[in-house]
Amino acid sequence: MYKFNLKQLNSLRYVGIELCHSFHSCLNSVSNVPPIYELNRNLNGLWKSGQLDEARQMFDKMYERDDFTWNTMIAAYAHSGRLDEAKQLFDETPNKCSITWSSLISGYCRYGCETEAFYLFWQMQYEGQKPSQFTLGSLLRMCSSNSLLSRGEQIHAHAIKTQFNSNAFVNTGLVDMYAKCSCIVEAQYIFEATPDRKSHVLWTAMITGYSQSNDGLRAIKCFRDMQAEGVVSNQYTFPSVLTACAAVKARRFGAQVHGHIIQTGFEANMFVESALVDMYAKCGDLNSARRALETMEGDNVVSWNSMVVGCVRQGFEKEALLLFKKMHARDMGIDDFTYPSVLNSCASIKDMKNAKSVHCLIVKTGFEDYKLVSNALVDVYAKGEDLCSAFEVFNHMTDKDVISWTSLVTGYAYNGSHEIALKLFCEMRLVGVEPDQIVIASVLSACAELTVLEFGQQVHANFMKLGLESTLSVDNSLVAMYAKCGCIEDANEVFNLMRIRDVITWTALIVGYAQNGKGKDSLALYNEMIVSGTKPDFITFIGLLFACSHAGLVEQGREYFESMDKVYGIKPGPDHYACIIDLLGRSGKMNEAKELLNQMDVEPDATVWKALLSACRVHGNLELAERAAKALFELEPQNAVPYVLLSNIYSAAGFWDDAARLRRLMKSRGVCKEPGRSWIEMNSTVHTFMSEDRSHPKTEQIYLKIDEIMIMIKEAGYVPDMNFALHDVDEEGKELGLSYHSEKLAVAFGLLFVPQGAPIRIYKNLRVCGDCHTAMKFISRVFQRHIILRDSNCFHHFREGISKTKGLVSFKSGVAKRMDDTPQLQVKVISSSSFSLMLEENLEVKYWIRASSGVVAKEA
DNA sequence: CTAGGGTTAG
Repeated sequence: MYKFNLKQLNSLRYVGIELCHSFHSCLNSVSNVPPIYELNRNLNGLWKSGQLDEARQMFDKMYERDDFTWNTMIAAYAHSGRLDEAKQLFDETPNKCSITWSSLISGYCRYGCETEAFYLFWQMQYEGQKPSQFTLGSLLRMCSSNSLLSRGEQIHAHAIKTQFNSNAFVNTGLVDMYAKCSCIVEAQYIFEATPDRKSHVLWTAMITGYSQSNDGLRAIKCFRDMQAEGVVSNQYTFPSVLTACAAVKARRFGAQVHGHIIQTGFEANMFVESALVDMYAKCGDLNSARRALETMEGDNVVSWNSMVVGCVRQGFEKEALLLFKKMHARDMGIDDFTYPSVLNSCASIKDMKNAKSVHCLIVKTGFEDYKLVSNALVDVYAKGEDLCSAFEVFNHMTDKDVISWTSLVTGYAYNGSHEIALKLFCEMRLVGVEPDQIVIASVLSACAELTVLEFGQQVHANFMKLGLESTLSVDNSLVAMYAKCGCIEDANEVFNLMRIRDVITWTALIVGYAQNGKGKDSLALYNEMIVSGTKPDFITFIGLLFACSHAGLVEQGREYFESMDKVYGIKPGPDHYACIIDLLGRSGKMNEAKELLNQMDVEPDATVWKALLSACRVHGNLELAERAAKALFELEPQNAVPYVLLSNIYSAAGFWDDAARLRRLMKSRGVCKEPGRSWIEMNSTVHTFMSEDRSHPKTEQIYLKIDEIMIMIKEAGYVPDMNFALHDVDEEGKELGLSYHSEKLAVAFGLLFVPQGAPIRIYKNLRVCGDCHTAMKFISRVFQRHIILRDSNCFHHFREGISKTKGLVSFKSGVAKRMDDTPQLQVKVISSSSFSLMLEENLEVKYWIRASSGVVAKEA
């Protein structure tokens, strides 16, 4: 009698041919025992419904086993992660076919056992079995999820050799592997080289690849090509393309996709639902997001998480908290994504009370060791100015990643501890954590704030070496850093290379030009910005008005000031008033300045009064000067400047008694003038000088150089201005005292030790003295040097005997913060101390110096 | 009996 083999039997079943009873009896010697294919099916059903051990019992009881039986049992163990048992069974298998090998290999791949999987892959071929598309697919999946690029390339090579390289299934694996290993170009190449592109899985892998490599537009385009080629989407495709829509804020296209989802009936899928909520939320359409959330059947944590994030991003922190409370009440399995989002909303409104409650809940539910959660805790404590708690959470983390460090670094920077932020960055590098764009942007902002050019340059170099693609935030921070460090050309270069610019980019450079004495360039850039379609903001106008006041452009300044509210709806703040009052004061329009002061609809702050007082010094308006000084005595009781200025105004007007009275008042109130200090950074060491300072190891050489300088610049026409000398010494003493001002000692040091051709960069904690300013002009000409002097107000560039900067008003020495998450462009000009970190080429801290004291404080 | 693609984060 004819006997069917198993394969034939199965194909008969699959084409629907019912086997008659007589066939059964021929196939099985005992007539009431079910045929083996049925037993195999039962075996398969058992483990797939989770009854693995029952499956094994059945396997053991079977008196007859065929290849199917063995393979099914191996696959069952392999799939469930019981790899040892799978291997044991595999070894016992009498007849190993390709499927036997693939089943075991797929198990090792699924659980990331790279060595075992690849060993079996090799052994299989050694024993004469050819890997199939299944084998290659499994291996590629492992390479993809574990980012094993070179292993993946090996498989790719194997696929080419064995002519699998136009196999749609293998190519899907390759596209996914290359995409996940961030080789999007290779992924695209494989995709395009695939002849048969009817598989929706292949398309989905490509769309996801684009979407996850931050190329939302390409992902969307790919999705459209897929539609055009008539390939239908499914529950895997939609989330992917929706993520891309969210990333590029393509709400309209996203809504069209939504329509398509409803048409094809995939809206009930959890992943699709979540992606929809997320897409609407990220596009700022919270109403649609809410509607999508409400129409869902059952609770889906991911969708709720997306909704919480959406609310936070749109500035509805309170609603985010309410949503969280609802989630908690509904007991919907709050996870490690929920906590970061809700902590985020606490962070942005500094709601520390709720933050602490959430922290308690985290501890209670055992989520404190989740990295995302701890990172968010560090962030919320740092933003809430509780740096101790931030540091404590950070210290307890076992696995700190770049985000953990970033949270702490930005936290310290946010609270004004820029030096600590930089130090932490160095520590991060020391423990071997690679920076990313976000921490780089943050650190560069801190460099800008401290005007530590060398450090900033090293961070820039470090960033270039990392080979990361730049981002808008990084570029913006670079522009701001170079501009604030007086390297306006470098700032300009970064600016020119940028393909996308926003208001922060333009403003950084506008402010940069203004601070570096290029008022006209500042205004020209502003016009360019308007032409480019970018709207100015609060800070743009500070830069612009600062530029006008420095360039003496009264009319333009007035116009810009007027346009703020009228055209752009930006209400002027104290900083704007300070600039405009300075502008008016400088051109002698004291009455107008006074009028403006009285019209102000915000409370004048110290900056405004300082601008006014400075103007009074030039134009001698006693009444206004007294009013301004009095206000300053209250606002900044420890600041000596208003005392000195007012006293000088009295002297100039001949009111000697009043001048003396003020000096006495200052003394009796214990207000001291901050001593002038100048410093120069050279080879990562800071050389600090006080007036008539003799503590520097090279003192003798420096003083000899000063004598030489004085002789040479006097020959060139320099006349010492005794008004800037001390009063109680004779003429000769006065002149000598002038010669030994801290900035002159610094410039002498610079002339001696800074190589010819390199600019001499001097920093001063106070405003540069008038006589030194004149002397610098002569020195730059006589010694053919470019001197850049940064004082408490701005940068002075001396070249060929000309100073490019004349400044009177200082930016408010507070910090202007933007309300969004971009790096802050801060208008604070200086801190009175500077410092330097000694770095090796690979950015390791060697030692840490505080310039203000000149002491090496820490060795690492 | 073996295989591939998806959502939420600083």
